[in-house]
Amino acid sequence: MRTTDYLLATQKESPAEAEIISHQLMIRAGLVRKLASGLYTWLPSGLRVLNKVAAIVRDEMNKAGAVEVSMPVVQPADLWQESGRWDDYGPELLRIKDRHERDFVLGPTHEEVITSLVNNEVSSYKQLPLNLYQIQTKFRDEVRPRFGIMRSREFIMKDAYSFHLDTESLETTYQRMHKAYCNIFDRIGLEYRPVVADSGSIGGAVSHEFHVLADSGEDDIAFSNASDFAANVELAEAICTAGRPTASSDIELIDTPNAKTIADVATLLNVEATQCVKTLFVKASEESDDALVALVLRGDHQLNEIKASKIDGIASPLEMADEAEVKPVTSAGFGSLGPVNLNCRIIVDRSAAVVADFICGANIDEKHYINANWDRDVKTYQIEDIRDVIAGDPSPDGNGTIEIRKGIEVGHIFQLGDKYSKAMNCGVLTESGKHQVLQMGCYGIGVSRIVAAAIEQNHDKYGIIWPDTIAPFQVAIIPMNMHKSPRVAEAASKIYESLIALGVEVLFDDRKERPGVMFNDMELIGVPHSIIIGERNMDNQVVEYKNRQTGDKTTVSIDEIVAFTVDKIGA
RNA sequence: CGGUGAGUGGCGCAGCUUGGUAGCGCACUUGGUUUGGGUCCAAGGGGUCGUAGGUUCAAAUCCUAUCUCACCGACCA
Repeated sequence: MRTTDYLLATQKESPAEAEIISHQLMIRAGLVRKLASGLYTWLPSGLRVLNKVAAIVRDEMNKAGAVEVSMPVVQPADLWQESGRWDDYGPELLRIKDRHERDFVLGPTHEEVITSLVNNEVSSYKQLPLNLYQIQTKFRDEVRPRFGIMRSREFIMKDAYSFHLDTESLETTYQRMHKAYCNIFDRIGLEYRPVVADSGSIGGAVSHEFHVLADSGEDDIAFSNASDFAANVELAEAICTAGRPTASSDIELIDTPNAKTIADVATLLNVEATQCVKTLFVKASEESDDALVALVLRGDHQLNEIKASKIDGIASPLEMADEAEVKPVTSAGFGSLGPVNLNCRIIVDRSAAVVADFICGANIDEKHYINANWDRDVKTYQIEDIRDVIAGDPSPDGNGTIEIRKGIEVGHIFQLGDKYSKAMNCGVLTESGKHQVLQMGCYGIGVSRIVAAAIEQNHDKYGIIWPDTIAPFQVAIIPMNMHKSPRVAEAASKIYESLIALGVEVLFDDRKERPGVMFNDMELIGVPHSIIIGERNMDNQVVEYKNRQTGDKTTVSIDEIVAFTVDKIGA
């Protein structure tokens, strides 16, 4: 491709709204343009990358025994009513009407369509297991699209759905897909982790997320420094191996004027936050006799809302009580609450339960207790795991300690079980002639999100550094002042034609631009290999090869540069 | 949906307080200059100042309504 025939669309400046580096670089490098909130046009370079990612995904899916189909973006509402998600999915599901006033949705996912399809096409156990996938546009009407292509409303997703007679077969395919996902991210060259995950609203028992590690990620991933344990912080178990020391002092009521937060109290009393406990009040579930439940955590720990909401008697999703609701129970306001003399159900985090002689609110405004102790000063309480794990915690698998890193979720696989097949009565006849509801698995990859995630992980101050496998072009030819030097023009054209003939993807910068402009553009776009051709090297019949990733430069003779470059691409 | 902020040429912004008929940088066009890391000079094209209404002799500027967008939060693959 010659740049004069191409739409390079590079920019010096990025829009003010682009907050994260991948978004800025995708605009500046001419990969995408925003049309409206959460809606993006893919420019030629961006589309090339997107297609390469899709091709790798497709190849690995095929190798893993999945079969490609393509389902409509627009889906009839009755399918969604049948599965129950017409009511459950909420405003993220974009609903539209056709000219006959019939309801449709823009598909955010395709469980309903695929289940309907399989129900119609598969009627015997002999046809199972079956794994169908597609790579296609999804639409989710996100409350707040952000980070460019990372969380957009319209995006490209690979979604696969497998169907099985029993859970053993589901497990086998699940493991096969797990491996295929690892192959995909390995091939693309990303640093990633498969992590144990909460299956959330999609349902099912077993679930793994695949995260690309990047500081701009929206999820916290906990993993062991000594084993392959990795889990989303949402559900990573917080282990407490320590025992509780015996109480050493009598409980004492002290004045703590204007000390509202744990940090205030710790500073005032000159102690560590770990010696304090904090008490939060959440609403009890409707069937519970209580109105509120007190949750007690060590001062330096954070409440894990997902863990808390799973405890019997607590409202799910979790609802924090406001000050007006707390006052009648405690007779004190926020900032002075604690478990001592509290007439309310108390749930204590494992780590808070092993603190002795702790500091807590006294349920009297402006006062705290010091040297409070469990059992002695608080008789009735229940111990649960209700906090987020933090760096340094012991790993739940018993090996090593926890580290926390940010991750971008690029894949998620689920063992769905019969949630959809049961709702939509999707089954086959078994060997004995009985109708049996199928087991399902579903497996998603955010194809467009991978493009952004790859940039988050691979860039420098000059621009993008694409892994070879997904770069928009493999090689850039940068001729210096070609329009003034027939020798340079001839050498550049010759090298270009030779590489093209070998099937190499080359971007030949034939613009009448100064060298600096071309260098900067090619580095911004992130082409992995460059060939620099200048008049000063013509007398020796050599050109320069430059590697974007390492920055290494090598002088190579014109006769050998094509073979040299092809070798570099292969390496 | 709550909080905050912003809408002025393709992008980044100034002008608004104190109304007087729109400007700067980048990008674009033309000519020249320069040519191994975003040269420099000159000339030029492009904007009903988000939209609607109001005040006024006069509105980008003041008032009202409305729309859109971004960031934080909530929510959510």
